[in-house]
Amino acid sequence: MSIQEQHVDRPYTGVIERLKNAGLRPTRQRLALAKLLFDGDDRHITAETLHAEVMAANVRVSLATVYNALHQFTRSGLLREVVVDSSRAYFDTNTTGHHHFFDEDTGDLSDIPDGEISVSSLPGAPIGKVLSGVEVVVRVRSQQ
Amino acid sequence: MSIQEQHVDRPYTGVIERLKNAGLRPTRQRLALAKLLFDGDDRHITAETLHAEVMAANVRVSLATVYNALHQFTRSGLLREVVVDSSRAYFDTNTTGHHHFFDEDTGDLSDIPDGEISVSSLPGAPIGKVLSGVEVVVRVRSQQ
DNA sequence: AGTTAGTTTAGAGTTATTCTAATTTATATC
DNA sequence: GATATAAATTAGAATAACTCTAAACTAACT
Ligand SMILES: [Mn+2]
Ligand SMILES: [Mn+2]
Ligand SMILES: [Zn+2]
Ligand SMILES: [Zn+2]
Repeated sequence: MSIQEQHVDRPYTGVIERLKNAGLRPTRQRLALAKLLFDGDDRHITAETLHAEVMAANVRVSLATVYNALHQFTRSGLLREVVVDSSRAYFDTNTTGHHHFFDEDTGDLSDIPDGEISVSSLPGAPIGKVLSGVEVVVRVRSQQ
Repeated sequence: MSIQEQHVDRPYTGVIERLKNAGLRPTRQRLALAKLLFDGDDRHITAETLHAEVMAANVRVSLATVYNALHQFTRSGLLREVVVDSSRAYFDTNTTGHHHFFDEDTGDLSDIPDGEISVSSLPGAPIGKVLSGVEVVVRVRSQQ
């Protein structure tokens, strides 16, 4: 059975397992959200964009639930938050270490291809503190 | 005349010049804010912390004016915005390129000493876009 | 001193997000 | 399969960080 057939026959199995492993009940809402997030290429989303998508897919999910799910998914390591804008939160389905371009005009967040950037000689955390992440954001603007 | 005497005799002269050069009238409010910001070591502030400070210095300045000033100062290159938190804006009096530690527990922002970090092989901006800044944020947490 | 453009401000408005408490649902147990 | 219960969802209110508006004030020029 090919991967495609698997998707057609049991479209939710992968996502159900993923949620159960994270200790989250596979509810109708979480399944729809997880399918949009994890069934395909990695993506960068905000609560509003994900809410719009799930509504467009004809699944009624409240915005509160979208926020709840984003935080739960992040807490269980299925998502990672990327801070690039002081007025809204972005989430990334790629939780491995990588860095970002952020277009300040359009709000587009995109990955910097691996190898095209590297941070060298990381400093140790200040005394009494422990390292929790390193983020490089390359800010760009559309046009000149 | 020593630098200290200059400060005692004409405490605002430096800051007045700075504002005039930026095309901003040296009002009572902007002078008080600029003195707190630029008269001493470089610092990282938010609108709320700066407002609290200026009030503590017994200068009545509205929060709206603090926001206005922060943006005007940023636009004229006296300040730089540092994005580390998706719910509030931080400003830095050090406008030269340098990177930051951000304590996610306390909200403390501090500089990574120059030389302790370096970003190599910067990627070119995607086509149609122009580079506007590179920020490295090393996130830390208090304790374990 | 008079004029005016720039500045400040109170308070209302906005936006992203969180909270609350009532309803609904997934799952374990009978 | 029905029942119990903890977990999840939700509408709507609340919050927090700003931003806007339009009236009052002031710096700076004449
Ligand atoms: Mn994936
Ligand atoms: Mn300084
Ligand atoms: Zn990414
Ligand atoms: Zn700094």
